[in-house]
Amino acid sequence: MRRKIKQSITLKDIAEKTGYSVNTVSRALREKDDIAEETIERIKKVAKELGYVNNTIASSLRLGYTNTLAVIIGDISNPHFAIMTKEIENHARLKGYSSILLNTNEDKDIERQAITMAIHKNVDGIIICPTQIDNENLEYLESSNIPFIQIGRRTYGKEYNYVVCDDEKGGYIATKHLIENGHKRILFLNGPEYVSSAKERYDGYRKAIKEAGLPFDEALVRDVDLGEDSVENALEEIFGEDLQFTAIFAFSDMIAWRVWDWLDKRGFSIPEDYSIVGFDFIQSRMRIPTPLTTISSYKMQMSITAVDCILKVIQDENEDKFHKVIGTTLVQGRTVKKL
Amino acid sequence: MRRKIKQSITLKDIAEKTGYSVNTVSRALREKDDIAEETIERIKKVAKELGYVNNTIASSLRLGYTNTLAVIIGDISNPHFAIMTKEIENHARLKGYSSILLNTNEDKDIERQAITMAIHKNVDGIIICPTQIDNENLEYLESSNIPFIQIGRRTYGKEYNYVVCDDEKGGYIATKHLIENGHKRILFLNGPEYVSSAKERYDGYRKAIKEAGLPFDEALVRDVDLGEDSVENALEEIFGEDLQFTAIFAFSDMIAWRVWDWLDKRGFSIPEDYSIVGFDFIQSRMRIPTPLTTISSYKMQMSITAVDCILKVIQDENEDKFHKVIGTTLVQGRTVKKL
DNA sequence: AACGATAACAATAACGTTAATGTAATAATA
DNA sequence: TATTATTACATTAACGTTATTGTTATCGTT
Repeated sequence: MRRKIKQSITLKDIAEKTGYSVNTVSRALREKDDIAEETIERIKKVAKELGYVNNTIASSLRLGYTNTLAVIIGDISNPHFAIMTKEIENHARLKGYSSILLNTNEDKDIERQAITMAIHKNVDGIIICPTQIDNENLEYLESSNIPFIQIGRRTYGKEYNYVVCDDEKGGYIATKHLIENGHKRILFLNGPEYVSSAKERYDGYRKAIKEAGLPFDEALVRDVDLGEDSVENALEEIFGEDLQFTAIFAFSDMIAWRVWDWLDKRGFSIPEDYSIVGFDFIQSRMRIPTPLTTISSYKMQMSITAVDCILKVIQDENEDKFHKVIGTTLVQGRTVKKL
Repeated sequence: MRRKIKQSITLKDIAEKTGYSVNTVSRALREKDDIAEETIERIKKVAKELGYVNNTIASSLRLGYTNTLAVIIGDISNPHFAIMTKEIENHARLKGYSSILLNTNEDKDIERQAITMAIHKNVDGIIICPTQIDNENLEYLESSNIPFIQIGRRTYGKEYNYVVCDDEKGGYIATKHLIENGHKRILFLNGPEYVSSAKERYDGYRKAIKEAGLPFDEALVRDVDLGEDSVENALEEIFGEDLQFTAIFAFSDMIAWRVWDWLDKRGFSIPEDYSIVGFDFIQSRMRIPTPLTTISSYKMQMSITAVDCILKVIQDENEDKFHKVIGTTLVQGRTVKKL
């Protein structure tokens, strides 16, 4: 037996108690203007006494919207997503929206399920950090006609709405910072190429290398899967190859930490033996000792922008495209050594 | 103008297309048994062709439940909560429930708002880590008749359902570990006393001190607010007092890291100058170098248990009380030095 | 006094679904 | 053959809300 919600107090109850019609009660509680002041007060008083709460399910059915957003991300246990999700939830709540959280584990099928769930739940809008194996899921989402905006990653081809950080610049300044510290051979442990942020950071990396007049060595660029522990495998492989490098630029802080941890376990010191630069600045909310040098994406600004944009699309039937790029900046930690 | 959800395809559309009644379509899609096999297949085929998705809003209104849980926690950007939330969302989704996320920022008023929102949204159940300044909000929640379970913290007095970790044991083994390493004066940076986990860990701390025959010094026990940066203030105060101690036991890893960071900035080394033990094992999902010695609460198990319990209450009208205590264990990092 | 305008409310229908009944045709039973 | 049971549907009502339309009574205007 499934327990039904005990529907506490309805408009009908208030109507019966006050002698007004259900409609009048409804309008009174929402302070519509063809209801007498006196009546409004009387009805509100009774509503309060009875402890009436509006049933948003019924309301949503009638009105056609739910005041709910879905937040579809890779993994909430990754601080990068956690911080953004927090800001999204906070900002959305202040605007009267609640947030349904859906993790994809960076898996395309789970992402599909998540989108389906969001559609089923009739959310008014979706903020999604797509897994981006391809555009199939976003096309499916588009076909549902629910407004959505990408955060942190973007598709090319079809230019769906997005809010991203300036990944290319991030890749560029990270690499440049290492170069300025005398590093000439920089291992780039990048995310998978089909993720836009990985592609863009790669562009930035190459740009900095080229600008400095350094030779570009493709062997120094490696992809690691997100959401798997392929970092360690990649490192095993790399260190088996006797590849020369003095610094490592990692796609994310999560990866950078794993690299650091792995090197640490092999007896290497950071930054004495290798310099490391990460990306995301996930320690912004965690006062971690021995901080990582990293690229900060302004997660709060990205999140707020994403919420504002999606609400604009929802509320204004605004057909504009939102393509926002938020800046990135270098945050110096202690993991880069001057050569 | 607010954009209405474009209600795509309804049962009515399928009914018109197939010539059956809306009810028959509804029953066919749910494979009820007084519908002919043939009819079921025909209707399903058309439903698929038209891209029908069940409108859970209408369904919820009729059925009286929403297949939705609310997760009310302090701060999703704290990895401790993030990990639990992820497991909750994952497990709930597998059981057909989606999760609404609500942060309280450890603030009683925001928590009240969050509860109100959950009630408004007609969630079927609530998993909450209460701020616990007092029981007011939980009493309010109780009055709504929505099933709920506490996670990580618990009230005394009224024994509402809860899933917690064994905080007393955690406090005990943390302290004991330090004592076994030769520490005799251990600063305990605890959470606020009104939080059950803080109280219990304190009990454990005292028990270990007493058992070891060490003198108990109340001056070594300090409270810090959660969600504020009172850690640094507390440290300023403590170090102004010339209090003697060789180790610090922190209420949480987040606090422990801040302590570590603070000490680091003053030129102290860990564990050479001070040993530190934290609580929560938030690095379980993050391969952070120089790991903290900490107490692991089994977050995954707690989360799954919480979901299972709340679903039992929801689905079985089970009137049993759920009072679950999940074990804790020591995780050795590198922040404790043998004296 | 006759008329329209306005104020304040009521009645109705609708959102899309599903449970509870109702019904017609066929099959099974006495 | 008359009666009952069964099959496969259709009809109706309901969940609680809200927009639309209706209905009075009162008021002001000419």
